[in-house]
Amino acid sequence: MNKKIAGTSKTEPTKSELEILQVLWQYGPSTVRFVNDTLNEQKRAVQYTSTLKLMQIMAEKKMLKRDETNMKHIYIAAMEEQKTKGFLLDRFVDSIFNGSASSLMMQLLGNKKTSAKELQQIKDLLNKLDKS
Amino acid sequence: MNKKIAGTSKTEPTKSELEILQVLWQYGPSTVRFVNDTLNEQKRAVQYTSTLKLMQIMAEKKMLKRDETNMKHIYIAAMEEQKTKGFLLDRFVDSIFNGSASSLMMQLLGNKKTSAKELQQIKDLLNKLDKS
DNA sequence: TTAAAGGTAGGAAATTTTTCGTACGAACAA
DNA sequence: TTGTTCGTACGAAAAATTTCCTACCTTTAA
Repeated sequence: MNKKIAGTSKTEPTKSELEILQVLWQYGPSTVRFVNDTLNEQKRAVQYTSTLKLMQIMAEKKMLKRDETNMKHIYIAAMEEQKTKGFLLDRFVDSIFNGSASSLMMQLLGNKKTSAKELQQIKDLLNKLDKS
Repeated sequence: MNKKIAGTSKTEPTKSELEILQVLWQYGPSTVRFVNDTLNEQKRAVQYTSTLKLMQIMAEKKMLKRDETNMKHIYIAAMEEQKTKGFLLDRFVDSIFNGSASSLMMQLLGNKKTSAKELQQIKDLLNKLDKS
């Protein structure tokens, strides 16, 4: 299954694909070389041709756009950061927390790794929301 | 990689493994038959032996415990729901939102699928937290 | 006592995802 | 001009995950 039907692609990035998207979202249109270097710095050892191949596949799937006018192709994320993250978050909440955002919050609040500063930011956020 | 070293298992359930864990968390110790039926009702078509096999693998990995005293083996989730969900949430926040819980919140709040009721619950939650 | 139903075990196959070797062309420096 | 470097393309292998076939045992109903 999951053959792509024109315009219906579910755009579910795999773990590795997501890593690449993150780089492109963070730094904007980039060459394979740049993405690969960044991954190796920030994430893990990976061969240039592996990154290249994956990005080619992603371009085929229309997850990335590619500017081929120069020899060094430039890749651009075709999936919007906000929409994609929203989609992933949705699926995450659905599959782990039965669709309940407040359950997620509970978990987040009971989590040591969520710093006091983060919590304050969240409260501020909600307060701002109240006013509007 | 990812050979399990005693006591160091990263306990990263795969997608299918997570589905099974959810059933066991929700309904408690169960037979394969029950888990499989539940998956077929709630999730998707899947063959009995597929579920069986996966649960056997999970038992090997120590994700599940198994009571073999009767012919119908009873499987028990060996991973605590809260801890596991917390771990998964951590990884999710790290990989998608650069570790920022408030970014996640922003996304959540801007999300149509998060109902007003959910938002209210979240606010209540934070208020309660303020008082303590 | 026998056939049917329902259970586990194990291996293999199918799928999906990830990695990388090899070939080959273009650019560039010597 | 020539060789080294840097790029893409392609195919296949490797790894990880998921699915299911087959064998065989136990229980149950007839």
